[in-house]
Amino acid sequence: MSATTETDAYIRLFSRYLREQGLPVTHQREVVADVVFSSVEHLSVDDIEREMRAVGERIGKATIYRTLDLLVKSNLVAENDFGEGFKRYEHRLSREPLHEHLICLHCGTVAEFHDSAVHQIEALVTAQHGFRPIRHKLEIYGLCRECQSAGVSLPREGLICPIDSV
Amino acid sequence: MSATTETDAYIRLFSRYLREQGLPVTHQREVVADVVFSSVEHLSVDDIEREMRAVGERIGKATIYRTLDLLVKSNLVAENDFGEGFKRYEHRLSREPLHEHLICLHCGTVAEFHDSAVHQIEALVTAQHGFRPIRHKLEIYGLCRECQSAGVSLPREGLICPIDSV
DNA sequence: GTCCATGCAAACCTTTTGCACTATA
DNA sequence: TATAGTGCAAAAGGTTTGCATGGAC
Repeated sequence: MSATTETDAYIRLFSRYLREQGLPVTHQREVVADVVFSSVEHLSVDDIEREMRAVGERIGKATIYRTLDLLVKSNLVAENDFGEGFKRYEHRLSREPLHEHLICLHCGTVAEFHDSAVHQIEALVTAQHGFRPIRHKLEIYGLCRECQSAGVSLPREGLICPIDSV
Repeated sequence: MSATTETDAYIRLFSRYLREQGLPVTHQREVVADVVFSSVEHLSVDDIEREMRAVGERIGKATIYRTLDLLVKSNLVAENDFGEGFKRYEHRLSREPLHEHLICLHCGTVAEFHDSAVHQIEALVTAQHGFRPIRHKLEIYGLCRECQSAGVSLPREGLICPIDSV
């Protein structure tokens, strides 16, 4: 952790945010921020805890959750829910600020992409509905290249086209 | 409930699915299906339970969950997670089979839309990544027309553009 | 010295599961 | 009658909270 000057700059940004809010900059908060800013993955709380222990830090889960709340509020970190039953966190620095996700249903790998057409759709649709957009989320679930090569296939179940067979 | 012949047809479709799977068609399953197929809303389990009690049916939560699993497996019902901490269910009959959601962050109202450009994006992006798409989800969060008229505004917090201020 | 954060454990909330009993086919 | 479903309550799993202690400023 904290290998790069980049990561250090991000941690300083978080510290600045905390001071602006009149909140103490604690060791625990710096450690959580360090782990999150040092990774390009979409980390679960367990991932974060594991990484901390690997570097000899032992911080309570409650503190991790509370710090993640602050990181999300600061806009430095984004919270994701890929339907796994828990949340994942990714920092928003040094990556496309607005991006969408490709999620492999077999191995769980998450890839990112950006397509400006998404914003065009958002602008068009929300204008039609008189809706004021704040954020959006486009997730494509399927099989990544590697899982396809490995011969993985997901079973199909249920009625194929129910609406046609009434 | 069960007011329309349409709803009855949907329930029959579910019964057919159950028989095909060699599963019993029970009263409880018919009641849950009736509630879900009779509504155009995105129902939570609590919504479903409340609706049942309103018509004098008292069915255990476990049975509701188990029946919803079957409805989802049959492809007759879709499961949604709008980040509220619980799931919502919508039937897929007599509505656009593939649609996206507009979710109001203030009142929770969910509207639907369809835009074929989403599929074009999906096709393009997945081809680029060698990814085999199975399903996708596009959700736009913001303020609906009514909440805007009512003067609702959501506070902005955090750093505005962190990446520029390192 | 004043606040606020931390850590632990308990609480929370939705969803799942085990088990004795009941209903479907 | 065999097999599977139901209901209840307990368990599970991620996340939040209360409270006594400790640390930041």
